[in-house]
Amino acid sequence: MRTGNARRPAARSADSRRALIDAAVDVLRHQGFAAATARGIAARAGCNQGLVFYHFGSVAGLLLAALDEVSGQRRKRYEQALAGVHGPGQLVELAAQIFAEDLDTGDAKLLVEMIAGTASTPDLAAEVKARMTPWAQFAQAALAPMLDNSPLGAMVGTDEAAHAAVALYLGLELLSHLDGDRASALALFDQARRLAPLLALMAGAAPAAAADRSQATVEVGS
Amino acid sequence: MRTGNARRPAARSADSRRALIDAAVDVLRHQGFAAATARGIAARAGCNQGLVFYHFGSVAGLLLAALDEVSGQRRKRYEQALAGVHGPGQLVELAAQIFAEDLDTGDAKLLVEMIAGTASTPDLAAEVKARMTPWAQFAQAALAPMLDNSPLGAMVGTDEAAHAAVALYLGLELLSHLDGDRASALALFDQARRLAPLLALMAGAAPAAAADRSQATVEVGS
DNA sequence: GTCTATACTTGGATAGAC
DNA sequence: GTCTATCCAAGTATAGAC
Repeated sequence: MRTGNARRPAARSADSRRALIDAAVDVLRHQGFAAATARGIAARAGCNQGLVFYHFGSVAGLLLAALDEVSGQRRKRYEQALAGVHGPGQLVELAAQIFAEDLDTGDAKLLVEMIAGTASTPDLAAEVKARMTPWAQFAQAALAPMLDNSPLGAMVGTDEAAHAAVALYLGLELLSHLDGDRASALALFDQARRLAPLLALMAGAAPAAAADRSQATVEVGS
Repeated sequence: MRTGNARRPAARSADSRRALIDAAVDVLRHQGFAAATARGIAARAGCNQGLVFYHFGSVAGLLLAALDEVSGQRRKRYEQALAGVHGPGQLVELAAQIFAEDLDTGDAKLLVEMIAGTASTPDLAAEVKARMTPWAQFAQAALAPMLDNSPLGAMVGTDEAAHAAVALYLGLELLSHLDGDRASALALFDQARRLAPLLALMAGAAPAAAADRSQATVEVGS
């Protein structure tokens, strides 16, 4: 019935293109790259399989669109959150929160699956690689204030630290999903919380050192 | 020809079971999990596709056999190498060497692909997970001497440090293959080399501290 | 133990009606 | 823009000859 008009613009699937992207995100998160097929995704989107090729040209095209979708959302949120961070303590806090979120949503897993998938679909490699550089830049932006003009920064380069941070993040995601175990990774962030005051010291009397004092439970003496 | 006998035991393919395992290792390393099919692997092994099911029951069974193959080899070599390690400096040196080797052979990539593949083949999850615990134990054994009875160990737990080490290793592998770039990861190990003397200090006058002195280029003063 | 042959399923991709 | 129908390639798995 509705308006009596036979045409139902956006009746069941408002926008099949969007539905396909959402479904692809879902499948990559929960079934992984190897299960991300045109038929499977279309079925989850509630639309026809041919639309994958109409809208995206290929399955790979759809998968990249799905990656863009979640990467864009995340990066925006991350950068906003980073703006309010001062000092290692708050940075660790932010990292722990973000990691827990990504574990729940599976967004980081999607990225891991896409990276792993490039091995079997070489066309994807360049595209996925290009989509990684913003994350490296984000990690650099997050770590640079802690390292610049500090004795710590004299020992570890920002590039290297950022690269390690991204790698650690992906590796933790990989292990957490395999174990079905958030605890191991979260315990690591707890460790980092306890280390943050020490890092703040090594960062050379950072302005926000006082703010971290509430967590300063480190005893150097043994 | 030969002996005149018509039967040629082990004429072309000495042992097809072995050939299949080797081929599976190869495919996982270079084409990834999604491309690891019975037909593809058998073709590379130079034998028939049906033998996959005869010998291993399923593709997953063959893949696990391949994982066992490389994991067993690696763990043996790692443990031998670890026996000769004293102090953080030598440990970093060993880690760098091992990582470079795994990057060349692709053995760590095989592990990453299998972990990522569990998402699309749930049967694999438990099996792959079981095959990860030896690595966590190895990392613990490697790190424990550096942490026990030291101020450093008072701050970071062995379990957490080992978990982080394994995760970092897998993540670096993931990024290195994506970028086709060994340099970023190797630069990280160079950083670790420069930090090793500092860690040796924090580990509380380790016996091998003197051996690390040749690399002690750290300047704490800025 | 190895091969051929085959049954059956699933996946990528396109053509054409609506 | 969406669907049906279809083609063809590739996948798992099994049966049976040798």
